[in-house]
Amino acid sequence: MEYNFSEIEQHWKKYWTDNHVYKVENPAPGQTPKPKFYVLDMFPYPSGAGLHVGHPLGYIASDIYARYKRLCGYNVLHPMGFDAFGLPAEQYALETGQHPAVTTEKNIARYREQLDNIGFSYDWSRQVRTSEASYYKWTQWIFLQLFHSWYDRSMDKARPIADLVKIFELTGNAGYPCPGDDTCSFTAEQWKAYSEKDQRNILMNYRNAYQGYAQVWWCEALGTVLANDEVVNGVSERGGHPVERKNMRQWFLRITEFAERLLNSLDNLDWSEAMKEMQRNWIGKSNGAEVSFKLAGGEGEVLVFTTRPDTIFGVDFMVLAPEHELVDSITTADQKQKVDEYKAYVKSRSERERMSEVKQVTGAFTGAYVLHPFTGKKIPVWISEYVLAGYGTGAIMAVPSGDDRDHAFAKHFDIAITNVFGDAYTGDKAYSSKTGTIENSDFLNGMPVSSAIDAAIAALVNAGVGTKKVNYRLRDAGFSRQRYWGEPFPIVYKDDVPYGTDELNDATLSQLPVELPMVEHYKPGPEGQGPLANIEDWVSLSLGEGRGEATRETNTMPGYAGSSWYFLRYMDPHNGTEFAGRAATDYWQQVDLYVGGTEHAVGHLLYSRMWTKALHDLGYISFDEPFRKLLNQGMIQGSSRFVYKLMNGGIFPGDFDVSSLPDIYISKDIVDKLISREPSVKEKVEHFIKENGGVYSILMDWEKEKYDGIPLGRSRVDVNIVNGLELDVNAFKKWRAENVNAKFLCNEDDRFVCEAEVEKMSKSKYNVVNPDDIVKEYGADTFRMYEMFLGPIDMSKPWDTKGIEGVHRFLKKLWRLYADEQKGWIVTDEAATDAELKVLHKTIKKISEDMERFSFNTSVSQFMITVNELSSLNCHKRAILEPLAILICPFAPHMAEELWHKLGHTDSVVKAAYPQYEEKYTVDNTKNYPVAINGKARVEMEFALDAAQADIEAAVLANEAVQKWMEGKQPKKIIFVKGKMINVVI
RNA sequence: GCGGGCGUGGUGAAAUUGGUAGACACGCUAGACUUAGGAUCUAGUACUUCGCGGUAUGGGGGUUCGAGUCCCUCCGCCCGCACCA
Repeated sequence: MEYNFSEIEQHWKKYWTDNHVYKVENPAPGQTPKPKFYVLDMFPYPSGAGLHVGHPLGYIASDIYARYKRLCGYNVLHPMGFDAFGLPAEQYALETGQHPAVTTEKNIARYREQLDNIGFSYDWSRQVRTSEASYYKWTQWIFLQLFHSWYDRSMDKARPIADLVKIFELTGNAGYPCPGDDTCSFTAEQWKAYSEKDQRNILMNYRNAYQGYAQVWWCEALGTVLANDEVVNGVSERGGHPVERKNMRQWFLRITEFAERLLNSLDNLDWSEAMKEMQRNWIGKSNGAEVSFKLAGGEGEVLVFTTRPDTIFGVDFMVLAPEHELVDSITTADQKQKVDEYKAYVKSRSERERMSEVKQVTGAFTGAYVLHPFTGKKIPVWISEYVLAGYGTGAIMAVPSGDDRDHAFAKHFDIAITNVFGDAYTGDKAYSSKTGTIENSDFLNGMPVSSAIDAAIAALVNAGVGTKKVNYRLRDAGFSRQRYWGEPFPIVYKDDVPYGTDELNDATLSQLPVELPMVEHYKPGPEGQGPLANIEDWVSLSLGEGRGEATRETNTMPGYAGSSWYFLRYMDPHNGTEFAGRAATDYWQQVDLYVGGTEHAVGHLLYSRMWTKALHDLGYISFDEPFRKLLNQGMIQGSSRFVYKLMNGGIFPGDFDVSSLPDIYISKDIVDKLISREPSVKEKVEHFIKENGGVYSILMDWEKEKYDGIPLGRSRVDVNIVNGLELDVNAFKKWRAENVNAKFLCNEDDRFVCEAEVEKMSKSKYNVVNPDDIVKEYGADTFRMYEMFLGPIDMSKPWDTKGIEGVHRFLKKLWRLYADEQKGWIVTDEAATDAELKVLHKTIKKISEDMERFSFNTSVSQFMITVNELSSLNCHKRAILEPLAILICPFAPHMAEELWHKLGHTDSVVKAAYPQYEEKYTVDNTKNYPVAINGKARVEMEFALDAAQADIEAAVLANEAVQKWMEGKQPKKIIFVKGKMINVVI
């Protein structure tokens, strides 16, 4: 009875599906529920390329953990779905005319097939797809909740906009500053006197989902707005057309109002420090002051934000962002040309360029001056691209003695530097440390930085020219896309004022979802609008008798809309009246374990945190953080293979017909010897070339050539036709038509060796390994265990198919504990010995511990050790092998199920109970102590664990080997750590 | 430039709390069984040395009876980013 994995896996796959083994039930009303556990994977975007072996890494880890928790008695929610809206499907549609719904469906089917091959325990009846109307209905509904709410800073929570209207009617907006317009101020009477349109314009500046203006990349030639990704080197990726910045009305989520809360509640999350740090940096809280500098000889002021108000006496110039609104009005006539030229130059530069050329100092002088608030000194105003319009006030006070970039700028443009740090500033480098005292600064002289900051702010406030200010890097999230394949907004415009469809009081029009209409083509609408703008009879609607006309919003929502709340839908996926029933969300609560890559560190993970907080504040769910524990899996990199080929170019007389020469490939190990100029190899190569009709003289002069003078080329070869490093020569000949007549110079063992290099796994690098192929050859159980065995789950590591043999051998060896090739089933009911029980219970202990710390690679090692030990004990006893089958189930579910049924059970092993270890079998009575002399381990001595220290010390000193190392000296000290080691210090 | 992470055999790695560095595998080398081996089994495999031993966790320094692990410093690699005032 052999381990026939493909038969076993086919059989149980069908059994699990037919019997709905992985179906998860919500507790019935009134029922005392089992404890719950929610294990979630970041759902994939179903791309056309399908899965490669790197994708399932996290899915396998989460599946193992979910199965483990299930065996431990939890009701485990472990769902999967698809993030199905997105740009690639639309681009594909533009090229081929196929509807994104069709290609998406096709891709999902392919993904599903691949996932099913690996034996995941997903409850597919809970599958969600973000592009389905029954799902995006609720994405639209949540958008409306954000639209109809605002952030109450005093209560620190989102509240319905109706509450705000009541406040305005009673007291105006005093005490409720407007986040979208800080100059906005009105009384209750004024509010009531405003027109509906004016009122709604004011409310828009409070809403959590609001309209504003933002710059987008506009491509005139394509007639469309482009994503950052689609702009490469300042031109469009498609077609290479010029692009420019264009201001457009857009939807935003007011995530900045949640900034402080998003920052603070990170402390309570079980996420890696790296992940939390990334979010903290993205939110980017900084404390400082806003300072106003009056323009010299004119009206107006320049407002700056600074974290170092203590250095205010060191200000030597001001810098505005080139896009700053004041630039045009303050620039003097004689500087206008230079400023305009500089602005044009900045406009031509992409974000990437501006980032990668940090060291380059550029800028222009506006000709304008401001006055120092304390000294009245005239300070010149410059513009430069290193100041960003989007951060702070878009202007800085430059202190070259204390800031590196300001210092470089001053040196470059020859601006005199005021030193406010005394001897700490040397003149050739800014002193940016926050230690030391402030000098040359009037009333701040001699103060350490922190008190100088407070004193400076106090003085600024006192003089009425500054305020203490907290600034965040975080910007509101753009929520509009001028695209087709996304959720339509449940928004209509009346008289250019946006209304939620639920405000229309119309049985039909108020109904969600606003379905994505079919379109004939995916070309953009007029003036940068999305394709939906082309469908006139969809866009315009009549509101009925006497209520006029309206038009629909033609933007769609961005990719992260659907993924911001999908974890809630899994809890109650078929609910037709709510996004998820309260009973369901109260039961399942937060995701207990969320597994996914770090690429979502600041996008998806921040947005879904905000949505969860908003839904919580508005009373829809009872928790305000979505993901309690986050586990980031590392990337599986590709291991590319390269072959060396003799190049036939450039060395021949002009009339030589190069195409008559054979294609000669040379094994990597021979190439190495060639490069190190081994004479025997030179002969061998020349001989081979001659024999195959080549011209060997090309190698004759190598003594004069450098390494790169050897005419060798390196080209990629598909990793799937290489076994380890050995090229399958016949497969290579078939791989590409031009390879048919290739000649191979192999090594002494008649092997052709390739070179390997670790790179990102991608089609263009020919290093993609498809999980289907691995599963076919070794089985899903081997594949699952091997992915875990590769290393710690959170580390990046290269894929190497060769190593899978070891894990496959292990599973076969495990199988042989239960079944013999000749004798068949060999499990006996004999009582287990103490030695066997010890192996079992130590294994249970180790695996359980590893599981809790997600150390799956060491679990696999432990299983290997266990099987090795049981094999040498010749153990075929049910008392040992039955619990072992349960232990292995999370890792190798198919084999576990087969063994479980062969052991006589009729129900699935999934429903078994996880074995518990007994302490008495896991503790040893004695310990082989390493005995060290001066910290160097010299001998091993065995002692009972409960032996008295004095007895042990005496025995150690009496030991012959110890005495030899002590060389007759007296011990100064003996360190004894119970259960660990003994160290004799002499 | 800023932020985060990582450096251990030929390779993937282990060492969970400062306590025998290299578990478990891959690969490699022998051997057994076999018609055969991409099956199975046995032994060996960090470097160095005939051996006793010595040397090794990117380099240098420190704390400690004891450091892969803690501290300082330098070097290298990877990832993220919005030059963040």
